[in-house]
Amino acid sequence: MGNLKIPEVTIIRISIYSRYLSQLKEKGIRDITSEDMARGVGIKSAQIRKDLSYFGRFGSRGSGYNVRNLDQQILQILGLNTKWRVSLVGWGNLGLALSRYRWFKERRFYLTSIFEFDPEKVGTFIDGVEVMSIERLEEVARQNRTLIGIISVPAPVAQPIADSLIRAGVRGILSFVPVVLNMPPGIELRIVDLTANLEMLAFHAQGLSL
Amino acid sequence: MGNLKIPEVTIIRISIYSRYLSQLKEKGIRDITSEDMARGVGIKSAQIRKDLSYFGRFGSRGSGYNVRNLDQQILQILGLNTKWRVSLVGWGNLGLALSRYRWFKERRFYLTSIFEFDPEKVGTFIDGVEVMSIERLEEVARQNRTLIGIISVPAPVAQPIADSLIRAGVRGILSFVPVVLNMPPGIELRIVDLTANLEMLAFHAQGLSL
DNA sequence: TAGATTGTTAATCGATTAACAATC
DNA sequence: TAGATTGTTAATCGATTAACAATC
Repeated sequence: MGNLKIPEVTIIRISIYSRYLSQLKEKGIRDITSEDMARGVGIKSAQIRKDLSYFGRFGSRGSGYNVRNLDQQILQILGLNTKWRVSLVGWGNLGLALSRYRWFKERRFYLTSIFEFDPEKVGTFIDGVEVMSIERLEEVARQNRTLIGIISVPAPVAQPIADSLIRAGVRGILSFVPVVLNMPPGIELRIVDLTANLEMLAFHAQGLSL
Repeated sequence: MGNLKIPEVTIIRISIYSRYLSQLKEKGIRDITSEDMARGVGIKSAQIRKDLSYFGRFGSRGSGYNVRNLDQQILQILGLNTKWRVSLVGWGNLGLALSRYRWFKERRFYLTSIFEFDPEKVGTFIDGVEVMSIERLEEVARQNRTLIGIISVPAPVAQPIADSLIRAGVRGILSFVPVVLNMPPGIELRIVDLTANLEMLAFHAQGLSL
C-alpha cells in the first residue's frame, strides 16, 4: 500500500505514464511489463514500479500490467475522471496559443473562461468561449467554480492577477510569467520558465559545463 | 573553488538569480546580501550561496555581493555574454507565440531562422525573419551555426525534426511536444510539458494529495 | 576593532536504483 | 510446476540545509 509523502516528480512521471498508456490503448495493446514501459518512456523500470507503488498495486506478478486497467487507475489518481474547468488570464500571443492548444482538451482540461485587459479583444469568441474583461475575473471564476488558473499576462500584473484568482477560489496556478509569485499555503504554483530552460541549453552548448 | 558535478536545478536557479539581479540593477541597487536575495526569489540563502560556490567566490564577507558585478559574472557563467542564434521549427499557434515572445531577446536569444510545413505560411516575414520550408532546415541551420533549436510541431514529426536539428549541428533542444524523444549522448533536451504541469495542479486540487 | 555575512563543511533529508522474496 | 515479473526493502546516490570558521 505505502502512502505518505509522494515526490512531486512522481506525479509528473505518472502523468507521462498516463499519456503513454493512452497511446498503447489506441494501438490495441492489451498488456505491458514495467520493462517495456521503461523503454517506451525512457525511465527505469524500477522507478516506474516504485512510482506506482505510492498509489497501490496495479500489476500482476509474472505477467505485468493490463493496459486498460492501469490507464483507468492512473487517470483516477490524477483526477482526470472529471472534466476540469480552467480560467485563462491574458490573451496575448501566448494566451491565444494556449486557448487553441488541443492537448488540453484531450487531457480533460477545458478553458471555460478567458480574460484580457485589451478592450479591443474583449468580446471576441474563441471556440465558443467569450473573451471577457479582467474586471469580471473574480466574479466569473468564482461563479464557474474554477479550480485551476493559467496566467499569461505582463510581468507587473502577474501578482495581482494571481491574488484575484486565489480570491476567486482557484487552488492551482500555472504561470508563464517569469516572475516570483507569492502564494498562500495550500495553493499550488507551477511556473513554466521558458527563458530559464533556454539558458540551461545555452549553458550546456557553451561547453563550459563539463 | 569547488567544481565538478553541478546539479541541473542549480543552473535553473542561477538563471532565476540572474533575472532578479537585472531587476535590481535597473532599480539602481548597488549591493545585496544572500539573505535579501533569498527573500526576493523565494529560495533559502544557504542554497543561493551554495549554488554560487560551484562557480567561484563572488561576494565579500561582511557586506554581501555587488549587484553589477554578480550580474556580470552570472551572465558569463550562463554563456549570455554572447548572442545565441536559435532555430524555431513549427510555426503553428505556439510557434507563432514563441516567435513574438519578447523575453527571449531580452535574454540574448534570437530566433534567426523559422521553419514550417504549411506552404501557405512559408515566405511570411516575422520581425524581419523569413518563415522557410522545413526542407531547408538542415541546410540553413547548419549554415547559421545554430546551436539551439525549439520544436513546436505535431507529435508524429517531432522525432524526425529533432534528428534533423541534430544533424545540422544543434547541441540543445527545447521541445513543446509531449512526446518521448531519443537523443544521442551529449545533446541536451528540455521538454516543456504543459499537460503534465496542469495534471499536477489537478492532482493537488483534487484534495487526494494530502 | 566589532559586527556582519560569506564560503564551505558536515549533517540531514529525500529520491533513485539494485536486488530479491513474494507470487501470478 | 517453472518462468516471469511485480512490489518492496535496503543501499546508494545526490541535493538541501544548518552551522560556523574565515574574513571583509
